[in-house]
Amino acid sequence: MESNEAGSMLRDAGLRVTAPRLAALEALGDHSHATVDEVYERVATGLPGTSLQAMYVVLAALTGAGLVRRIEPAGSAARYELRIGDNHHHVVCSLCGAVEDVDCVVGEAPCLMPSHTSGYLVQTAEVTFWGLCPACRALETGDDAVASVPAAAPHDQPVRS
Amino acid sequence: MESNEAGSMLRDAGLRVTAPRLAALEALGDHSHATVDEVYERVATGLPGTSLQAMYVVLAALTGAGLVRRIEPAGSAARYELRIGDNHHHVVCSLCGAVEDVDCVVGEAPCLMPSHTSGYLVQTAEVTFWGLCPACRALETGDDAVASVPAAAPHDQPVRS
DNA sequence: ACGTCTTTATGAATGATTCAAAACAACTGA
DNA sequence: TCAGTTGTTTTGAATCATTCATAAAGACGT
Repeated sequence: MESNEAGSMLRDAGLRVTAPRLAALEALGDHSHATVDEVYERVATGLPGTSLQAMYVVLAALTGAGLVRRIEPAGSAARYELRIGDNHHHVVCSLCGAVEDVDCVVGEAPCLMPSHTSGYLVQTAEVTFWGLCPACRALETGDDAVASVPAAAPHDQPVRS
Repeated sequence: MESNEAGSMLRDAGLRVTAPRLAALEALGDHSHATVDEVYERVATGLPGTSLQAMYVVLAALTGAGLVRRIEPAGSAARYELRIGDNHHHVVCSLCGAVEDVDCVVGEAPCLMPSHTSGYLVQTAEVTFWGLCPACRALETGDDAVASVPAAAPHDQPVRS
């Protein structure tokens, strides 16, 4: 028996092993940070008869079971990824919306302990970096037209807070 | 002439001074982290005939001009705040969605310089802390029922990355 | 193989946000 | 002060991502 990893991942998480779920996991393995729609399209090629709504349900189940992480960058649809439990953050391009992993962070990361939390019991921290992806950078410098920012999400917070 | 601060803020930003804009700024001054809908309701009381869509336009203009910051916590509608340019982050309650400011961060914040950025030109960093607000904390401990989490957004990233 | 309970398929509904065109009002110069 | 120009708001409808409801299908334990 080969490539049964995904199957046991599901079983271990208390979920039944179904074709749509296996396909979704595989799709995310190939193409991380995919939107529901992207996962659906990939799954649908090898598994006709699948519906977009099914993918919503599947991904919600996988997320709930902790097999998949859901990120939701401002101004874009939700995206899913397989890498979980390894403390990484994201860079997203403010022009095209591309997302990459960032293997954060140096040492103890004192700045991720907020100074005072207004009585909140802080459980998790989420860091998103915004900037220009290599492709969009090239465009900006190539045609040095002042490239009006095509609206992704407003950011006014300088790096290194 | 008094209380013309907002007026000159607008003018200085190259925007015309209009009643809806002044009202929106005032509403945000009273109640930060408000959704478009909340701003609209507050504005509508003193300025009947205002429409929700107008608030969308107004807030977009203010955001574009840098007078207002838009935040978009996963799982909730966009929220707006007046505090800008002062490098602060947010704690949001994963149960009720309440948002508070966090006057981050200690010193140089080395962790907000990602180790390698895959060629991205990083411009801004955004930090969101997730946890339980005082009220929801009380509920959790009060009735020690295992309080099923009412779904706000999935988080699996431990604090101090 | 059987029955039960989870999961998927299908279709419709909701909520937040945006678009388009026409009415309106703020600033400019006369 | 007045009219023109142009930026804003109004109104109504459309779009997108996501969720809900019901019934059919499938996975797993016996």
